[in-house]
Amino acid sequence: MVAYKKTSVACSECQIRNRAVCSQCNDDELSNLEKIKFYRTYPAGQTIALTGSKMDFVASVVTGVASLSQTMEDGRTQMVGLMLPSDFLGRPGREGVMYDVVAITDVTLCCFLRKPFEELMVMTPHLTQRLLEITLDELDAAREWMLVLGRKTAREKIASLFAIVARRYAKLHKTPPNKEIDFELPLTRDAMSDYLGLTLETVSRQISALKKDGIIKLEGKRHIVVPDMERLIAEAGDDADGGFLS
Amino acid sequence: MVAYKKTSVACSECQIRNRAVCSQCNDDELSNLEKIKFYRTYPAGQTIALTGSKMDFVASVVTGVASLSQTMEDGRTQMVGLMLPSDFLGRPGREGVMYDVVAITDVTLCCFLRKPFEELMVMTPHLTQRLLEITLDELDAAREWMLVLGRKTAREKIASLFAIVARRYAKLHKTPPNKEIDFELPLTRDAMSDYLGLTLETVSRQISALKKDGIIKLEGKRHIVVPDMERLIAEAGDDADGGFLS
DNA sequence: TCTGGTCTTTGATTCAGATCAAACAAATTT
DNA sequence: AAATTTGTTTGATCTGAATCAAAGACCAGA
Repeated sequence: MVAYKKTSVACSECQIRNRAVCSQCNDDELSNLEKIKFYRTYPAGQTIALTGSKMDFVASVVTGVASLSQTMEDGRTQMVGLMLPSDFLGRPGREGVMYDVVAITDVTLCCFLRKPFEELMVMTPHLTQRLLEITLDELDAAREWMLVLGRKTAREKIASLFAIVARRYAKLHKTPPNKEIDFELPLTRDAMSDYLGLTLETVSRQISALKKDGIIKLEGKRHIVVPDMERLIAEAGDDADGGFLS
Repeated sequence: MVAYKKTSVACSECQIRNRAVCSQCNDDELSNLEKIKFYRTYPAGQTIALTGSKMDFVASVVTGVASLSQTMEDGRTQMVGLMLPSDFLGRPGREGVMYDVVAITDVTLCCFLRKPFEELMVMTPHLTQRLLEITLDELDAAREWMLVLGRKTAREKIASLFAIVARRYAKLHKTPPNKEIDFELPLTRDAMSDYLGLTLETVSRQISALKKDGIIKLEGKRHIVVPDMERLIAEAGDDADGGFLS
């Protein structure tokens, strides 16, 4: 597997310092983590790990976007997680990988060998506590997505995806509410169809339809402008603000 | 809300002692938990908590089946979790309920007031560690279900549901592999449709079809016999044993 | 500037599952 | 025992998204 090592950034200067698995650690705990951490980068499109293989490390996403997906024998695939900066990859206490992990964009990971990390977890409740919070958040996100996959129409699915990405961008850039929001889609039409449980043709058609109806504007293929977030959220079938302001 | 208190069973005799959130606790830790626990029972059909309300306790399911579900404004609903004995309800650190929690069958919960439980968690790493494991397992289950909802056909969805329930029964009763497996479905056709993202008519039709094809036999409406588990799993579109033996 | 590759859009047709509608079965109430 | 309620099955029809098919758009490299 091709992966590049990269000199690590000091934890104290890390972009994801206050959101990642290490965010509740004090200086002592952090320096223990720092001893065992190492960076790896993967180019867009690169496979990070395959279902059934063993992964000898766990990691935080520092930059970029990775996907978790499941594949059936006949090739049908479903993306089950979109991993963004500060999200945690891998499961302490299990070496077998359950999903295909793929770099969607160029990705930088802050990695820890699994064994030393597990030992550190036992001694460091702050780590376990934070990982529990992160996992509970991911579970909520997975369940929210079950509603999307199980009950929403194609148009609502697309609107839901855009709403989620827009929400994350707004949080990152601290955009004031009620203002026009714009963002760069990190996914191809094909990756979106994988995420949404649709075909890429349907994705393309529904995006065109949302554009025609003025819910979104397109600048190029990937840059989305949302003039009115409320309307987008209404199209997604979510109530009022769907946690948008939270 | 109608709920009945019930005298608690001693932890040492509890059926879910070695699977629930308390399973890694030693005797001292257990006696601290025992001080703050209380039982509640809910009759089948009873709502345990509604989305947006506050729940002042967290709990382990001791007996029975409960569901977590999300509802859209127009009434479409999707079940996002089936809570079976030893599963954990509620989220430490958050009082607002995110899903409707409903007793599918009669349910007995082992409850802990949230505040005291959270304080105990800080002092008891075993509790946090076990809760992390439980949550990671639930996340895996949720992601597996995303594949079902997003990519499987109606027939495969039904077969997947039966395979999961059969697997749990087999684990509980320690049925030898390769033997005929039979179990009682805890769900109505309507609840199944909620879980599978289908209509109840489609559920009924696909069950009839599986019966006609000899994949399952029906004894009454709810009792399912699976003559050949391998075939059922193949119908579910899962590979080989899909974790059945794990 | 052409050329091959990747990604995207659009059109025509098909089909799985939803919807609409009715009847049936079993359990509970009167 | 009749009536009501709750859950289930089956049939006829409709429709949203999949599938099949082709053509644009946008590149990076020769």
